[in-house]
Amino acid sequence: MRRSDEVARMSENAEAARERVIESLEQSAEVYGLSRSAGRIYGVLYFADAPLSIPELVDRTGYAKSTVSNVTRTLTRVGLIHRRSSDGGGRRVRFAAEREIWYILQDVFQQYVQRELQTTHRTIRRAERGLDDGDGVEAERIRELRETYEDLQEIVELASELSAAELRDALDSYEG
Amino acid sequence: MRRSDEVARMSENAEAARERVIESLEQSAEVYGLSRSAGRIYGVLYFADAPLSIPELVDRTGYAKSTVSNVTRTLTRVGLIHRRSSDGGGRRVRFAAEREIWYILQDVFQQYVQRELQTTHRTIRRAERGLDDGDGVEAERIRELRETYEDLQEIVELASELSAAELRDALDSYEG
DNA sequence: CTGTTTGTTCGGTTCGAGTCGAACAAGCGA
DNA sequence: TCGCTTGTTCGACTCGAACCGAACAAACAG
Repeated sequence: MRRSDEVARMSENAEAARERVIESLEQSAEVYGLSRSAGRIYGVLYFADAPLSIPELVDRTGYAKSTVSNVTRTLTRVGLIHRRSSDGGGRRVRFAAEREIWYILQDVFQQYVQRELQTTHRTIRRAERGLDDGDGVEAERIRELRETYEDLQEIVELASELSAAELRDALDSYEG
Repeated sequence: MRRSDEVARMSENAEAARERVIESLEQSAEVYGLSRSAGRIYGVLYFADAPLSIPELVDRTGYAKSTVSNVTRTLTRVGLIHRRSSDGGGRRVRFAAEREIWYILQDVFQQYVQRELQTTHRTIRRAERGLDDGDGVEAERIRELRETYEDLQEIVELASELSAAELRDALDSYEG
């Protein structure tokens, strides 16, 4: 029994639709390097009418309190949810989902892909500098690889500065 | 002892550079959802002067024969390496690395991200159709999500038709 | 036909991520 | 002050992916 009785007011259809979408989000989460629990928790927050506390998330997801605590931390770090430092001032924390997914996906990209591209590029350059003149074949191979990574890096960098609409526009209007 | 004596002719610098780059590829592989062994095997093939057979890969990577067999299969399926069906006609198979990484990354994108986007989009649309008129809040949330996914899908679709240079160009020339 | 080499498949092991429950810390209200 | 609730941290467990070795299949050489 995953959902709490608080949300039982909604229609059967809405309930089913919501559950299906949340299951999709669970699966999407895995693609972006997050856990399934992260997908579900984000999904529950995405549909919630108001920010939710950890006990409420425990109630609505069925996960253990510790799991919810850890997952909300990583989701907050990534920026997919926000801590609404509770108005009452008390210890109770509430979380709300970020709905502008595009900017978050950009951030995830920055943190995962771009960071990876950067470190790889650095490593390749260092390796390249350590070569002698006689190392013809290796030098050529490594140079090719470096240039590819420089292209990739520039593409990601440029793309991360645009909104989804702008990016779509840029691609759409290119050469036609 | 990872490298075979066959390649001992190269200089210490080239050897070290090569090893560092291959380690980078190992790490990159994880980002793209592949195993570390896949990264190393691709790296060895990337630097190889000629296509290599499975025993040769076993020799140069230190992995078990079965591991090399499985990894080469998935790398072939993804398109990162090619089977050079041996000229001798015999059973011996040789593998060569695809060096145009860009097109392969596009394919990986197609297979991982775009496929995921498609199924999620389908699920969301199905959920949306199952809603009644009274399901106001859910309908709105799901609509937003669907539109975001449609944007993402179109972006990926457009980007997958361009080469790295074209993509870089398109982004670079947009609005300035 | 027999032995050898190459490649695949299968069962088992290892290792790390995800999850849980319990213990602990920190605040609030009686 | 003493409970009660909330949130975090820790050790243990589970499960799946990666990897290995052995057994098997297939092809060629002699």
